[in-house]
Amino acid sequence: MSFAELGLSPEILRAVDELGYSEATPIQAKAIPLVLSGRDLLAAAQTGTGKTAAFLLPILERLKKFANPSVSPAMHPVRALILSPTRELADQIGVNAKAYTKYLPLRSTTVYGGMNMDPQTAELRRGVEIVIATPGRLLDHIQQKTIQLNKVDVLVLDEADRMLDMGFIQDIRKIMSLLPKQRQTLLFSATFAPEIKRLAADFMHDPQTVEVARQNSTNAQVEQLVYAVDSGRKRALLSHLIREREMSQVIVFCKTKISADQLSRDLKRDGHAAEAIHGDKAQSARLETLNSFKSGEVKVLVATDVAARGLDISELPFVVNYEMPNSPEDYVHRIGRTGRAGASGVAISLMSPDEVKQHEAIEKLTRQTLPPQTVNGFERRESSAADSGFGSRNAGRERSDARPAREPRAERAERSERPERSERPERSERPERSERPERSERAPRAPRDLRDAATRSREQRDPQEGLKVARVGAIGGRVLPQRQREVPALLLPPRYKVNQER
DNA sequence: AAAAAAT
Repeated sequence: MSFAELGLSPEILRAVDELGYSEATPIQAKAIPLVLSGRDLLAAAQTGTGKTAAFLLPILERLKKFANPSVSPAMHPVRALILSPTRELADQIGVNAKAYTKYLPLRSTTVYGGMNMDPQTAELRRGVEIVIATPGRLLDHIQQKTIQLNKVDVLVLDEADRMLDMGFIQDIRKIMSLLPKQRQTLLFSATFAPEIKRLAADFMHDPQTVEVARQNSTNAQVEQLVYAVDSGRKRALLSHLIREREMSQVIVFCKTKISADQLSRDLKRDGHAAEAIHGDKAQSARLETLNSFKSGEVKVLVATDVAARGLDISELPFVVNYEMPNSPEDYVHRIGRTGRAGASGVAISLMSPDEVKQHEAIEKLTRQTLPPQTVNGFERRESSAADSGFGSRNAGRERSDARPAREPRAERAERSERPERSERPERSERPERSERPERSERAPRAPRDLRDAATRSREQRDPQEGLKVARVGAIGGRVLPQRQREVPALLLPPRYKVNQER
């Protein structure tokens, strides 16, 4: 299906065309008409499916009627709000938005932490129709009264499951409760944990569901390999693989910031152009590293899960799990960095004896067997850990230089009737976090005073004036916090790791 | 048990 057939305007089609896109991806073909119709959308879309354009393009089409460069900034209220879990993803969406609005007088800006607030505030004051934000900084702007959200028509929650995992759910709920009720909500998520469904039930109106790939599935284009190796030999094996497989570009995932730093140092010593990216790096360094990786200057990007989701590095051929991820969902996201947009990719996981549990969880979630193999010269020798680790289950399954040996499709399909997660007992709610009890007290706060000094002085002369503007001050013209008080469940802390086994 | 995100 071509973009032209999807009912997009010439200005948008021209920008899309210049970026080299002609055919819409499946998610785009399904989502664009739906978003154009104004309905709420619940989309199960993996990364690399063209998700960003699937929501940006129809949003631009819907906002086109507001595109008028000649009116004053006050006439450019925020019409579309896009929330992203990480700063890098927000940045990418921002870059896309700028590209797609090339021929439309619609303005967009990106708002996230780690950067000075002032330039963001200045941008917002100039008037923008589209804001892409991370939750924390957005709430900061709301609190500082440097952003008004009372004219938001469309809200997008990108990577909603990620936001959940990161404990943003309260922030998201809070932001959503501050938006006009009359709006369109688009929710994108790779997996649908119960908490996501609840969020949808609470804040969306009769959403249409669009699913592109099976939930929790991995991309068939990605060849997945698991190498059993002693933990002490991982670095040597990685160096070997980078050379032997002639990896021109690879993201290597670590579990911690410290091990990411350590590994990038070691790899540099081994002569690889490596650089680490994680949340303890300054935002500027993160962007810089990402850019030099995209440009090819850095060949090995050693990353924590900050880079696991959403990063769009075109034609990335290799992903290595240097350490198995803590949650199997992260595995899906990590290897989703390769094999994007139809290209093929290879995902290699290095599994030490103490990581067998993670490996099992991955096989279970993705409903496939990933038999551990060994690489010549890197066979494991650790005995004690191996007995408790690699032991019985994988005995006889290891092979040298064997093919990945994926299970035949039919067999995999058969097993898909396995018991669902709902069988597990419900977790009890966590107690309110003691360090921030002010959250629930703060929530039902008074409407914000958005008035300028001139208005305030007018109010002093005419008390009626104050009543008029006070209504405008309440976001969306409504005093929503009252409602929250009646629904205390909304303020409960998130239940962490809904998907995690055990 | 860790990472991310507001400072």
